[in-house]
Amino acid sequence: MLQVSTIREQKEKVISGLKKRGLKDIEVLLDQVIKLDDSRKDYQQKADNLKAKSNAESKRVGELMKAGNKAEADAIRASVAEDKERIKSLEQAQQESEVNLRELLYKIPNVPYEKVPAGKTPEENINVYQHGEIPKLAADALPHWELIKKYDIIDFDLGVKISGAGFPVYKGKGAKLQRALINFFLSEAEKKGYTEIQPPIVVNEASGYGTGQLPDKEGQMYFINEDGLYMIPTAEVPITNLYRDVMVSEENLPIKNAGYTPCFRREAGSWGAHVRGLNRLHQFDKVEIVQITKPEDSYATLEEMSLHVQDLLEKLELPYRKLLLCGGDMGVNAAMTYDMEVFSAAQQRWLEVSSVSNFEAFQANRLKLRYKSKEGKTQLLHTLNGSALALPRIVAAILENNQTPAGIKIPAVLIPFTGFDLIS
RNA sequence: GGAGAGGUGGGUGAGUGGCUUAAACCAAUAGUUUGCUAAACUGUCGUACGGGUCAUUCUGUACCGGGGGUUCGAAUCCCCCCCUCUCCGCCA
Repeated sequence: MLQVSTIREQKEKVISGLKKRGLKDIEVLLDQVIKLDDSRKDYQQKADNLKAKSNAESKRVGELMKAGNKAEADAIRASVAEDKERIKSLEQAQQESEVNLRELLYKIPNVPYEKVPAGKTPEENINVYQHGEIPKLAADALPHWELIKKYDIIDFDLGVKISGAGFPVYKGKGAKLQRALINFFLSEAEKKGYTEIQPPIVVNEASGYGTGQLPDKEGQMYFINEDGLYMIPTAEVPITNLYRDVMVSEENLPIKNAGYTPCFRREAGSWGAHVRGLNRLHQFDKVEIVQITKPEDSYATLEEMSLHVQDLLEKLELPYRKLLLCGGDMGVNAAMTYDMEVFSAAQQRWLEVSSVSNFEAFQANRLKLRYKSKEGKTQLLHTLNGSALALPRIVAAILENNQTPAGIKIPAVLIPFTGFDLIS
């Protein structure tokens, strides 16, 4: 959620930024915000003045009663009672403006950072870096959905039987590979100074609002109606919400957390081409990294986090490219996002395996996540997160790119975690 | 699932109708003292939204889990809801 003060003070910047997302009629929207905020202030001022008056009068009543001057006290009592009605209607009007204002603000996405290119489609993303050679596979190379059957390591049919489509069952070396990847990712994060968090995988409604999944994207989350809980779509939600309504002391910044969780996504309406095998699932595993920084540090941190992800991919010997997303392809909460895509040799496609974003103060504003600077000024912090990494597409790429006649070669860095070097 | 207790500031915790943004203590912070550290002493120390001010500052309102009610006046009385804890039951 943008701050009204930002919209007021940097209106031109907000407009030109939002235009990069391809939004239209932004000026109208922002003017509505300012107008609602104005009327909110106006109602508050009127109500406050009236309240101040009746507070003073109430005090006076107490004094008069003590002095035994009942007649005068009764007269004031009547006048206070009268003001009460007016106060009530002013408060109601104020509240209405506030609700309308909040709803409007929820609809306005974050302002893209100055480096973010304008654009609406993935084609307009900028390829800022590419690493590794694209492997040339034999003519009979198989896509991962064939390989998992060949080696009997992941079973979708069993998943369908016990749960439904998009809930794979990992077996034998397939299961061990999952465990190895999770441990590898966590231990790499630990080396970079991230504190590991193991959060709950269901969250309450307030947490959904805190990170911006609600009120807009409830359809994407599994909801446990009986207890009012949402299954998390990413560890970002519980981990970032640890800091909801928190005043962080400056010496504790930056906060660096990493956490492994399963992630649950309903993916309603998004099934179609390119969703075979592990490409899109309802449940998958991911290690997420989250940082909370001072505003002036957040863009250096974004680079640091994306380099960490690149380092993981390089250690896994996977060819990848790094995209700077254009305004229209970014999530609504983000101010700047890098996507990492791994090349899947058998599918001949780039697969998104990580998304690293700076949300600036957009989430922190909803979370009320702040710190007090040395000068004693209270300020919103910046939040960032990234996948480091999501497993399914990494598994797909490893299986496809590393297939040999003898079997699937496990990247060297993983062998200490898997305990085997070949899936055969 | 049953029974009970309770939700107050960064923390512990006092406060049962006006003198309470709220005692006290701890933490934090600035200073004094001091070979150093520690200790002691003194001061400061909630948030949000407004108003006047270039600004330090001044000032209004709201906030004691949430919502409603009683009252001229509510942390305090009443109603509803939420949450936490303890005991019993069940159970990984």
